[in-house]
Amino acid sequence: MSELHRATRADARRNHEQLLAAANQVFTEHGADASLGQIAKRAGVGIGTLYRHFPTRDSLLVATLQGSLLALVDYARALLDAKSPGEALKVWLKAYIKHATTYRGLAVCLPPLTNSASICELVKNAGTALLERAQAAGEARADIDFDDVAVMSAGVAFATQEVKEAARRKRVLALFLDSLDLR
Amino acid sequence: MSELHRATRADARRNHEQLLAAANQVFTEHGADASLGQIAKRAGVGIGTLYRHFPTRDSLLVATLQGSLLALVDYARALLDAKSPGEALKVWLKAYIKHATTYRGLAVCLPPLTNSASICELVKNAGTALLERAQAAGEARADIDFDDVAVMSAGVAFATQEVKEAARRKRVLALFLDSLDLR
DNA sequence: GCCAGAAACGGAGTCAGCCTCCTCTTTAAC
DNA sequence: GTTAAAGAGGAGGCTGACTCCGTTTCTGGC
Repeated sequence: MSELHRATRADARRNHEQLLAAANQVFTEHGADASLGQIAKRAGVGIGTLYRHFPTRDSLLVATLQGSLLALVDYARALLDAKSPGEALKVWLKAYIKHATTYRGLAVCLPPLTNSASICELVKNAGTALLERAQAAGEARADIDFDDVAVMSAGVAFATQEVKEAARRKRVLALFLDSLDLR
Repeated sequence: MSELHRATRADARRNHEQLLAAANQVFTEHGADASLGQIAKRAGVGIGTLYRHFPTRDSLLVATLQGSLLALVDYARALLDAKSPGEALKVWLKAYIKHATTYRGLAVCLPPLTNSASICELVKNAGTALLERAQAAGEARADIDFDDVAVMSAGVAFATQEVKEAARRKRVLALFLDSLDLR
């Protein structure tokens, strides 16, 4: 009597891939609130199949972002060796905020998602390490934790996304970074 | 031949009032994305009537917020006489951000609305006056304009609204205010 | 190779909300 | 009282979320 589960079926794996690819395309074209039916269609799959693989929109979103989130974690690890801890944090936060605008409207979905997806825990840990290193070096404001920074970053990503003028976006971002007393 | 338009009908005025009252209730209970059908029902009015009075959700939102927005403008005018321009700006911005959380989810709707509603022009002018006064007194960072502040405020309002811990909300708000170099 | 049944598929169906359109009713003006 | 303009209202069309279940497709065991 085998307690082992069967291996995942080949068609299931294929559909999973196709759904991810289609979701990435459609989210990119139409934003994070794109129609799930359209994603299923693009993947050449029934809507029921989409829901079996990804029970919620958020789970599909997280799955499509998985790769870039891991890249963000790696980036943070690499930056732990940078000369200036303050500068390292600054650079990474810019990437972090940019990531939150991968799809139009993504920033609005992220906050709830941050608490549920386990991958986000990794990102949080990575960011915390960078922040604490900067704080230890006296290159970042000491009276805040990474959750504070994450909340503000979400706000900046959200507020910034609709702003047309690049100069203003830059200034607002700078405003935020300055508030951390970096360097 | 009268070029004059007829006076607004009494039933129309009544329905307008009832819609505003109902909208305020329902938005308060269910957030800024509440069902418009429910608002019409609460007002004892057909859905078509709601749409004649308020062609878009945003127009209804602005209408329900009209009073508090005007109050915000008055508050700013009053604060122009305060001793400390920096402190005045700070106090007003807190009220401004708080206003953006009048209904759950309001912060998400506000940015597009800010550019279309004429009442928001008044608020912007009021805020600009406070900011420039603080800048002239050397009590606020000089390299930004009110739009920058407004964008950041929208971000703070958005990011802050889902945060449970009051202490963190307070810290994030302080982070933002500090970035303006007030006082 | 073939077969049994587990796993997965798919889309019809249900529901909710948005918004429009058109007929019927109410009202102000005379 | 009459009239015509203004307004009311809800049926209906549309889109998208999500479920449910009959049908199809794999795969491991033989």
